[in-house]
Parts: sequence; structure tokens; C-alpha cells
Amino acid sequence: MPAQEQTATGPEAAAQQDVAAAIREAIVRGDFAPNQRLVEADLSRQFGASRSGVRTALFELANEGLVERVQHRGARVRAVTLEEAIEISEVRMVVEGLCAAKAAERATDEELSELRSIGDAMRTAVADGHVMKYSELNQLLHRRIIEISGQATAAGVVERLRAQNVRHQFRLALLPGRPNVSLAEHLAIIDEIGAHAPDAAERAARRHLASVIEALKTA
Amino acid sequence: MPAQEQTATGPEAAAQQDVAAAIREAIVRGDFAPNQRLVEADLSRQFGASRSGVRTALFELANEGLVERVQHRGARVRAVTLEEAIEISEVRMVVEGLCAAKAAERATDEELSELRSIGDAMRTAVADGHVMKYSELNQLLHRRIIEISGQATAAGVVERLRAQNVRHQFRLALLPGRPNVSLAEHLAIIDEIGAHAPDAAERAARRHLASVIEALKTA
DNA sequence: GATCAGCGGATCGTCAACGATCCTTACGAC
DNA sequence: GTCGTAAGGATCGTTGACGATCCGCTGATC
Repeated sequence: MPAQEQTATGPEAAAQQDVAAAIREAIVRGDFAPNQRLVEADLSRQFGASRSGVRTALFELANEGLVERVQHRGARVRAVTLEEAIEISEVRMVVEGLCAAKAAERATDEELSELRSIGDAMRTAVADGHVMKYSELNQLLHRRIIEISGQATAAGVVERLRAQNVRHQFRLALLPGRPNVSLAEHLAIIDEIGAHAPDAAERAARRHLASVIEALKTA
Repeated sequence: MPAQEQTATGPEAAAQQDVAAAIREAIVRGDFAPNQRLVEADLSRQFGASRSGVRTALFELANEGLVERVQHRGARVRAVTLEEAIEISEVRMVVEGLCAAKAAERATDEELSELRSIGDAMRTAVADGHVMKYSELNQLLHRRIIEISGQATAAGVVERLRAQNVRHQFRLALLPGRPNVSLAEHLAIIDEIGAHAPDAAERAARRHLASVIEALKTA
């Protein structure tokens, strides 16, 4: 039974509103290991919130698929299996494909130059071997494309799905040689959006996510 | 200020566990009008549950997108605009396309004959002008295809989205001439799944949902 | 030595009451 | 007549405590 006070980074000031956000971040950052039990009383002490707040937060996180809840047995961090990670990526593949298509239709010149500058930054990040930086740009690019698409529903769906397999996504970025493959696919997406070619943009986005799925399978 | 006890169909025996399900059903069935305020105390009396249970339920429904919550101002039934209904259908289009493709890969002979029998039932329902029956078969077909695809993640996403625009979906089925168009598209999906042709099945599913979107726009 | 009933601790689910916040209405000043 | 302001009511958010349920352990029995 390990001690629970590992996060010494000042969590005590959490407003009891967004205790959900705090717990979510802790899970995503890996402070809570998969399958770790999340006892309401402990969390309430740890985050300086009431048990009701923690309880509400756990319900919310359960709906997002980040924690599992069993009647009278409490909550635990949900461990996303490889099969689930693949399923999630498959859904992301088609939904982000849709967003890429709509982005290709709607993107303004200003937004296009922003995407291209992200692409340039990715290129240099890969050239310089900055894996961490590339991973951030990766997320940024995906997010911006979805925002540009103006598809709020799709944005919500993808956001929820993305939170569930950050762990797998992250592990992927560390594979040697992976950034090079990924970079070309990302640049292709940007090009097709820049050409205002919806179908081609969708295909490019799907090709990229399909490649992610393949990488997941062989990891 | 109208009286709130309109549902006389014995809601008082609701176990405080699934009060969420009861409220959800009431919203979907139209017992609660869009934008109607949902006051916790009233609901607790109406469903014979504690305010805590109602509160938890409202949080859950908010996460599903069926109700809106504002800080200190309570919950109300979320009114799905036409734009949102279109967005939802767009996401459904690509996700159900994915499911159709996977169903075409995995469907057993038994499952195929089940799908075909649903198709036959739809045909006769349209021929006999049974709109209600057709609408039910419509839902059943979509659900079964998703189940056959074995994509649990996609199933969850679609289920959540479907609950949000039942109202629009339902209004659509009542359009004159609509069932005939819809029927042909459904049969095409079944055929392509039966032919174990993933790409064609995906295209057929997308064609169908695209047609739904067009119908929504002109409604 | 293995199995099973009973007990105790731990944890969750529920409840009622309190405090905080916001909207509405009424009142007065300009 | 219009605007600003203050009281009142309604509703939500939070707290603390109680009861219900489940798991692990102990000890007796076969």
C-alpha cells in the first residue's frame, strides 16, 4: 500500500469547481497509474475539496471514459487496452478525416499560413531531433485543423477520445523513425487543405491515422 | 407556471439509481419540452428520488449533451438547433461508414440473413405505409450494423449522438416520400455488407447519411 | 489441510440542512 | 418616464453525518 501524497506540486489550492480538471490532468500526466484505485476520501484530502466535489468529478471522468466505476466498489483509473486504443484511433481516423475535408473548404488564407508555419516548425523539430517539441506541435496541428473545420460536435468527440489514449499516443512518438513517417503525412494534410481539396484532405488525414494504427499494432 | 405532474404513468416507483434513465426517457419522449427548466427540487418530487440522485442524474445527462447546465442557474433541456443536428449527422455519417466497412469484413452468414430479413421487413413496411414500423426498423438496422462491426468505441459515440437528435430524426421519418428514398439506401448498405465489400459498404452508408443531411437541410 | 460461515474494516450511496449566488421585483431619485 | 439601487425569493452548491454494501480475515468444522 503506497503512500498517496506523491504530487507535491501544490494541489491544495484547487477550487472545488474544477477538481475534475485536476484529477483529469493527474491521470493524463501519469501521476495516477492505470488501475490505481481512486478513493473518494483520499482524493478529497489530496485536492482539498469536499467529497461531494470529488464524487461529482469522478462521475464526470467516468463519462469521459477516463475512470471506471463499479457500484459500491469505487473508482479506478481505466486501463486502455491496445485493442481499445486501436478502436479509438479508428474513430478518430474517420472523424478527423471529416474535419480535414471541412477545413479544406473553409480555411482562410490567414489560417492556412498558420497551418503552414506549424508544418515548418514540425520539420525543423524533426530535423533537430526534438521529440517532445514535435509531439506538442503534433497535437497543436490536429487541434487547429479541427477548430478550423468549425465542427463543434466532432471537436467534442475527438477531444474525449484523445484524452483516453494519451498514454498510447505518447509512447508512439518515442518510436525511433516514427517522426519522419509522421511528418510527411502531416505535411500532406496541410498541402491538401491549402489546395482547398476536401476529398484529398480527407484521404490524407485518414492515411495518417491509418499509419498511426499500424504503428500501434506493431508497437 | 404550469403544473408539473403531467406524467401520470407511475414514475413514483423509480429506484434512485436510474433516475437518470427516467429523465432521459422523458426528454427523448418529449415529455419535457426543449428549453424547459429542470428544477432539481421539482424533479426530486416528480420522480420520488432524493435531490442528490436528481443532481447526479442531471450531471450525467449534461455530459451526454441532453441538458444544459449553468452555474447557479440550474439545468434546462438542451434545444438542438438545425445546425447542430446537421453536425451530428455528419459525424454519424463517417462513424457509421466505418462501422459498415467493419461489418462487411466480419459479418457471419447468420448475421447477414438477419440484416436481410430486416431489409425485407422495411420493404413491406414502406409498401404498407407503416411509417412508425419503418422508423423502428430503421433504428434497429443501424444499431445491428454497429453491433456487428464489433466497434465498441464507435457504438458509444453514435449512441450518445443519436440521443441528441431523436427529435430531428423523428420529424424526418414523417416527410412524405422520404421512406422510399431511405429504403433504397438501406438496402444498398445491406447488399454491400452481404457482398463483404468494406469500401462499397462504407460508401453506401455515407451516401445514406448524406441523404439524411440533405433532407434535414430542406426540412 | 481445505472449506465455509461469521465478523470487522473500509468504502460508497443517501439524506437533510446550511450557506452562497443569482434573478426578479419594487422603490426612489433624477 | 427612465434609470439605478436595494430588498426578497428562488435555486443551486457544499457540508457533515448516517446507513448500506462489499471485501478480506479469522476461526471453527469436516
